[in-house]
Amino acid sequence: MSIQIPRGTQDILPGQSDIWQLIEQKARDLCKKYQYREIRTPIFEHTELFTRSVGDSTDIVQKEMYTFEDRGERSLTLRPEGTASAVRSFVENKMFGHANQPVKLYYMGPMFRYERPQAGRYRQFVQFGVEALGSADPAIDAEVISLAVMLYRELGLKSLKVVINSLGDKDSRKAHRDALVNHFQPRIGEFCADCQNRLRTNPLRILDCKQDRDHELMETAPSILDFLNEDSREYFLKVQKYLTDLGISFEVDANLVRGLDYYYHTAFEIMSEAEGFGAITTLCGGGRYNGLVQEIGGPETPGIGFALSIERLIAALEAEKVELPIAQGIDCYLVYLGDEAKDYTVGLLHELRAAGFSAERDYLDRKIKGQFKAADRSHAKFVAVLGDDELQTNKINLKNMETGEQTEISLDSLIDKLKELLN
RNA sequence: GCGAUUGUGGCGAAGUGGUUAACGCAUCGGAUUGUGGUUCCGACAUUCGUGGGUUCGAUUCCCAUCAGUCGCCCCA
Repeated sequence: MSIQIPRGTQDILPGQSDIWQLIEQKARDLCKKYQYREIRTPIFEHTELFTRSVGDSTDIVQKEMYTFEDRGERSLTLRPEGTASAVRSFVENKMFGHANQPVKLYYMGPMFRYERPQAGRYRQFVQFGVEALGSADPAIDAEVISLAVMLYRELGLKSLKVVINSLGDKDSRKAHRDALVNHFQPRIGEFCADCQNRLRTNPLRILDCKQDRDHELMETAPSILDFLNEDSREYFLKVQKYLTDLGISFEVDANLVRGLDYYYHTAFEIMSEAEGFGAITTLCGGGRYNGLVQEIGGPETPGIGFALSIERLIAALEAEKVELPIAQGIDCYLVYLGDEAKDYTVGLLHELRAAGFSAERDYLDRKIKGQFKAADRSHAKFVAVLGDDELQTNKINLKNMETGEQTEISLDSLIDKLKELLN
């Protein structure tokens, strides 16, 4: 058996990569408009960065990290998400002191999580994410959400659902947490093993449990929204107002809990509601993480961001059968006949390319018929036929592959003629 | 980590315990020697994921293993 690709990874082949490039370009263009600038951080970091920021109790840290030791016995981890690295770099490079505040960053690249692959889940996947650091204005929460929504919309997705929630500030969260513990503690034995653990580690997550979702205590569980203090409540209402102003419809889901420990205030998800999308519908997740910068060793700095997976975005595009504007086809295919013409093709092909055309020729010694078939397959707009005969007389035959009409022109005028015809 | 399901040529896909493993697509060649997308003809798997077992004999039966797909947990 030959060597196979590692589990949960994928090759993006020509054809498919066109779609990726289109999406990546769209994301970059959008970031330019919104004034987020790219940051590129390493693919691996010290393990401690993730255990500290993502949180010890999370699934990511407990069972999904690709952790290894290097030759210097340092514990390193392939990044499972992008925020930690961005914040680390923000602190390390003292971006909190930069003139332009807030600092608005975006990143795009592979992330790694050790999981069983299934629809919409890979061990290596690509995330596009943004982070806005240094502002606690709810308007920037709305901006961040709007950026993600715009990317989906501009690419042609229609069946989207935006869900938001507020996890409150530290005080609100603490009060809610205590209320949750009091609520579930007496009857925690009736819940699944996971939830019994969650009571200690992160009681908020009990609300998110699918096994126990029908338990009567779920209905009556204290909602975070009832524990928001004045500031938190106002903040959340502002975010909602701004989203409405931006024409983004959303649902408030008090049970929306993000999987990472560092979120405060705004948490949101964008989901696909397309038919036949599979079990995993989350396209994008994000939220506010006031406190994270400090945790990583920087000054107290508010931040908000999101991450979305390109793989899932593509899956959503496929589910909605969105036609992407991917240009295919080359300008000119050069057909040769005879040895002299074949040799001449080398230089002529280069001239065409240097003049800005996409051009191709045969390299497999195909007969003229085969060359035409190849030209057809590559969706050539024009075929230039050069035989030894033409070469003698300094002519070349130019055929329009759509109309089938063919004219003989002088060899020297080929480039000008193509320029004229292709405009 | 758990569960279900699948694994035959470049792709899709039939098939049987026993001489030459259908078919479709793609590819290549040909149908008066320089012209495509249509049609016709021809070529194209010492081999049925891998390893082992049962058997006179296995692609077909059994076991293991690897991989894909889907689901659970959780997430992007």
